[in-house]
Amino acid sequence: MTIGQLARQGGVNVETIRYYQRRGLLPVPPQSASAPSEGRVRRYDEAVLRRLRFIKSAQAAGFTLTEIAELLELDASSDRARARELADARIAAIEKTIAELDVARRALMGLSRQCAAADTLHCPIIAAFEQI
Amino acid sequence: MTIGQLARQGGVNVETIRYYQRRGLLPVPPQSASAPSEGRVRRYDEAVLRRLRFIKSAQAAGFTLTEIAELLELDASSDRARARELADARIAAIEKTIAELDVARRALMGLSRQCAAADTLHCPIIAAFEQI
DNA sequence: CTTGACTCCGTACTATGGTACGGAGCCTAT
DNA sequence: ATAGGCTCCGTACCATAGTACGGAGTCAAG
Repeated sequence: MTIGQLARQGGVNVETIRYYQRRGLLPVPPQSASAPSEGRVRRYDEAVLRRLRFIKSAQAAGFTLTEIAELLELDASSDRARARELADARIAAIEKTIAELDVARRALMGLSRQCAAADTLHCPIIAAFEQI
Repeated sequence: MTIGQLARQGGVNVETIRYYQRRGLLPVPPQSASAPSEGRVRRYDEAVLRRLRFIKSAQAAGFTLTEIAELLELDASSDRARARELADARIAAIEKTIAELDVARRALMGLSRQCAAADTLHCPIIAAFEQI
């Protein structure tokens, strides 16, 4: 597939793919193909799409692009210890984030409830976060 | 208290406070005080510290500084509907984020388990995210 | 009354993760 | 064979959230 098709399949911008290529996260396939008619345009296969989707998932998990680059290298290597180290560190970070978000959620729910009550003059927004 | 003391109490950098002042998130108190000896240095009170802590909490809840500026204005006003709107939107976003993080957490736990198993050649990192 | 720490302020720079632009060349359908 | 889209590539620009710097002034303690 072409870069535009890859971008659409992956749900990203063409420019984003180029950016990932510049950062070494995605390969830059050769322009010269076996058939002579496929001259100057780079073609991408399913493996690249999977890689792109992985990047998006890892990003959603909170990894930075720099960390994702390392993960992609590790995927090809056999450094199980390092891979586990990164995974465990991220799991701990995710659990911490979830806990923090849950506290924030509770505060906001209290705020929303206050705002819904017709008898309050206004919502004490700053006060709603006081216990965090 | 001085800006340095405020920064330490709030767990931020002095420069961050100045940045928040430039963005209108924190007040810039007058330099001229009642006593003549307190000439040219700005002094901050507990209310500013609470405001600073609120900013940090709201940030942890995923609000941007622009949204936080609006929240701070709303706190002083009586626009309960708008405040509730912002709170509810953020609650929904937080719940979505938590759900995504939980999926990522599961994927990473699977990866970590694989890496711990002595019988696998290497951890299939990309594959671990395949279902996300 | 000086020394060292702190404050003030403007401006510039940083990192992260992209997005936009523009001229060239290529590709496909009519 | 030509018009319109795409692609290629480098370079520049963007938003967000700060951090750094440097010179001048101020403050408190010895």
